[in-house]
Amino acid sequence: MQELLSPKQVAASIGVSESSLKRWCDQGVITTEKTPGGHRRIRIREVVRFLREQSHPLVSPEALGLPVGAGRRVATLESSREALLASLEAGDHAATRRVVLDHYLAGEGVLGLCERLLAPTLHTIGDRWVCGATEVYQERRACESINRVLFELRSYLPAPSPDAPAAMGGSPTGDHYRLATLMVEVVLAEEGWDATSLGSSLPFATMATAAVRHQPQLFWLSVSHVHDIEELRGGFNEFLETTTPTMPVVVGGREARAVVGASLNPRVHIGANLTSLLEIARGVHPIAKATPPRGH
Amino acid sequence: MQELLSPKQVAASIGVSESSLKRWCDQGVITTEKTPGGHRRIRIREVVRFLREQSHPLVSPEALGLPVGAGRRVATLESSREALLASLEAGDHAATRRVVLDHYLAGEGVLGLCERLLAPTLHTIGDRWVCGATEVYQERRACESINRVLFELRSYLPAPSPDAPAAMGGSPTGDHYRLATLMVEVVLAEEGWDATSLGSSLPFATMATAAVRHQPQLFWLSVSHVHDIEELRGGFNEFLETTTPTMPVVVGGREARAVVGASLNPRVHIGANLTSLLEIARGVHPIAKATPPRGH
DNA sequence: GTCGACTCGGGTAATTCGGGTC
DNA sequence: AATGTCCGAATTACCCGAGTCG
Repeated sequence: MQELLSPKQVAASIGVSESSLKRWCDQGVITTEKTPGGHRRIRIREVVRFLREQSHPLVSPEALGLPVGAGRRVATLESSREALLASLEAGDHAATRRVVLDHYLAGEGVLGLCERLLAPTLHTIGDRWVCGATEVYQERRACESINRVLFELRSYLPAPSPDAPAAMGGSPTGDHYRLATLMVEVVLAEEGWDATSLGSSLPFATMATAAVRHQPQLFWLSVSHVHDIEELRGGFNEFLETTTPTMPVVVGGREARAVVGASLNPRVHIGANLTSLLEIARGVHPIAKATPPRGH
Repeated sequence: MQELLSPKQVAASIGVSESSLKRWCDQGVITTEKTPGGHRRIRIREVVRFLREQSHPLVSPEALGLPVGAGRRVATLESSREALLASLEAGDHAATRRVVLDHYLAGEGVLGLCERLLAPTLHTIGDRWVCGATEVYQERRACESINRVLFELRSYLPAPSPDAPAAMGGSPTGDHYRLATLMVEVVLAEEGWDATSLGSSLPFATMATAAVRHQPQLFWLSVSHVHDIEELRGGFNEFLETTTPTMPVVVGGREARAVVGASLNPRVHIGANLTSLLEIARGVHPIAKATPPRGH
């Protein structure tokens, strides 16, 4: 485990000389820590950020604990779906991680990754499961793998600023699909929110309690699977009644419309996908993007 | 908790060599006490102050009650349970991570962490949930947090060697408790196995398919919650019949005995806890410890 | 008092620093 | 303007026999 890297390691991994790296550090392109003796120490997160911003190739990723081969030039997200599907069904987490991180290092955002790569592929696996081409265990294992990658991606995001608006959400009782709400969390975190997923299969009552206690500026609800639509609607309405009337609620997922119905309640929004959810979030509370440290 | 730390503990917890730490102490960058025999003893406050000045990762500024480090003896894992419970219930992931990682960096293994810190604390949360002191969302959020930490811990483990024996497992239909099977996975991985958790709420039929396809040298089954005991036993017996007769199966979790019953099948073992599971795994396939991963 | 684990101090090899030059 | 290479001084990491801790 190595949180801090030496200039030599970083230089080797991105394929430049130590001098260049040191210059970049001194110019502020890469922020560094210093030991008491004045030696530079670089966080992996900083290296990842630099690679993404500069679209710099990564020649020796293993030095950073990144998957071998990561950082190559890659084609479109859509063209990687096939490879991702294969690695997920084979249970090859290393390959899965490589596919995803390739695109991330190439500058793709978490939003794009989720919406155009991860979600469609998971959807395909779901379809193949229904028609018998994929085993249940493969589907579950794929979800574990994606879960792991999403955690890793989040670890590269900067910590939310102290004045970041808070968002919270989860999926209701009977809906055990954790990835949807996790994707929402990470996408909002990328946008600068202090987002917390409460998990899946949550009774509305406890979500309401959480919302009342923490008073988030946004609450999301992810509904992928419905057991009893009447119960769900009832619970949702009670949730709306027991929480702060000014708190906006975004409902997303495959069954979002079924839950919301024809409700005209202005605080309830439908987030058909992550992009529209993000637009709603921006409308609720725009976050000024911190200007990159250097005007370039 | 101990107020005075040894150089070794401090060096490990901040990721520098003991030599550097000692040099910094002698230079006055870090003030120390001395034992009558001349050994250095460092106050927690000093460590925290130093880390804050250096913007060093892995420890946060807030000092009070910081369960940093571990005595090398006695029940320090046990004494951290309270702090962990508090951070989990508050949803403070940073604090949760710190508690766990401090022990890990002080040399505690994943096994000890799971068995003596994580599992007992989660159990406490479960109890408090039953008696109404804890909300469902707090329990779920705590699980998410622990899940995240376990993924992080696993990422620090060396990759399994190519000839590592494979292990596989999961929890059966209706049991949505993912952490138990995840803990098994990470503990086995720490021991050198190529362990893969298939996830939770898996039909026995698909677990059998996975076992037949991948032919692991060990299969584990984690049973924390039972819906229909007859169905479970039936499924388990069918699982035994359809998989390789030589493949050992370890059943663990709160309801392990209920599933196995009075079975005398020699390939079925009861893993009352992670420690006994590990002993069984060692009996099945002892792994020669490779040279310990050099911390560089 | 025994004993294993830890620490001391000092020596040595490997890195890194900053700067100058190509 | 930017990068790569070279250099002496300083810093850090690793090693080991003797002494200390609990």
